[in-house]
Amino acid sequence: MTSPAPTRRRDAARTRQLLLEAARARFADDGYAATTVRDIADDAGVNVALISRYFRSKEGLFEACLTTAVDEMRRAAGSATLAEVPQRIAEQAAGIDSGGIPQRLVLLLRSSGDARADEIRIGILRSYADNLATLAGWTGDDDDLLLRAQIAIAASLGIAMLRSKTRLEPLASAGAQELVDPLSDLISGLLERRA
Amino acid sequence: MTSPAPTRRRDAARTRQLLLEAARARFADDGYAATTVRDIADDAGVNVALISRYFRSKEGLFEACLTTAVDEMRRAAGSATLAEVPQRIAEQAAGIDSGGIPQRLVLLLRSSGDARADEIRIGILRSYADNLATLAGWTGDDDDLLLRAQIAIAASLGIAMLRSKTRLEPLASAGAQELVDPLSDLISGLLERRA
DNA sequence: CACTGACGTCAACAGGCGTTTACATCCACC
DNA sequence: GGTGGATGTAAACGCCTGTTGACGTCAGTG
Repeated sequence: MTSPAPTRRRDAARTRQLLLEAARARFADDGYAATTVRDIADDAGVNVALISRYFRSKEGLFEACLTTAVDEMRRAAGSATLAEVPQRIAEQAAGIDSGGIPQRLVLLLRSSGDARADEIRIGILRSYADNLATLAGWTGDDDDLLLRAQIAIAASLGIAMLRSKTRLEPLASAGAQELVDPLSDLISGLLERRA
Repeated sequence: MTSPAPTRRRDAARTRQLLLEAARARFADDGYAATTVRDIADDAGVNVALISRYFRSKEGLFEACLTTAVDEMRRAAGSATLAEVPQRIAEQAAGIDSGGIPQRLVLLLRSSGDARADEIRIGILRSYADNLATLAGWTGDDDDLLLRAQIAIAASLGIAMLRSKTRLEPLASAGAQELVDPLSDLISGLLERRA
């Protein structure tokens, strides 16, 4: 049993990961500007200076949070049929994975003022909307359908935002179970072409 | 011609108003934490110290922005039928009043960390959702319908947010005209009871 | 075992923040 | 027409921010 190093006292990769997780939570909950590097370092249980060492700057750390969140979202996306979409959105918005997934969604709406972060953000949004529009039968020449898909994405983000930032009941405490039916009606009302 | 004072060199009410408008724009665009009192004062063309004088603090100024925005929204609300709701939402989200209305919507999602501001925010959200649910036939005993109304509100806020914070086309540039049809389908899909 | 590079700590810095204080200036009223 | 309160100004304060540099300390290698 020469396991490589389950918990080394000094482990750069682990420290990086701890910082990333703490930062994602803080950025998603409080926003970029309201979050201090000392908050993040304390949450992660590491020294403040290591943020600059591993991520160059606070902005670099935010960008790293955004790109890893986007990567994970892309990986988790997979293909689906239009009928399955509401279930997916409900799961993500409800945060069936405790704490992880809705954080990524809310993070998408957080702005650091950095231009590159904005590009990352808008890139994933566009790709999600294009995907959804394609599932609804979009062939690239129907701007109205794309608009409708983007509205559906906006609705999902709005739900995630409201759930994480307010205690508006029953929305704030609704589980994926209770969200999927309304979301199905929302999506189908928005995207199913009536002949 | 002893007109009272069209433009006095010193006018507390006018200064207060200038500060409120500048602050609302900044808070909505950049968020509470990222906005500095010097930014606001410069935009308004007044001295920084006057913020403390007229609003006690930056937080007091934010709260004042929120309450006046809420007042204006309540005044503009009026009664409507369920069929008219999409048009109203489309106008607000599109910002038919250039710059004014969507600012108020986005402001609702901005957080200052102040508890009282949170209460104001959630109060107006709840009242909007209750209103919408009532229009859809809510009698107070159907939590699912209220949930659906809250989802509709969340969707509206998500659209306003995405429009003001990203350049996701065609959504970002869509006018009220182009938004009203999709919104009608969204609302009716979500709220119209199928027997 | 000594050494070297990676990893972590500490303290300080320069700048920006919100706020306050002391002081000018204006305007309405007696 | 002076006087006092209202309005605006300027500078400074103390605090907190992100970042950095110099300094310990650990772990793997020869």
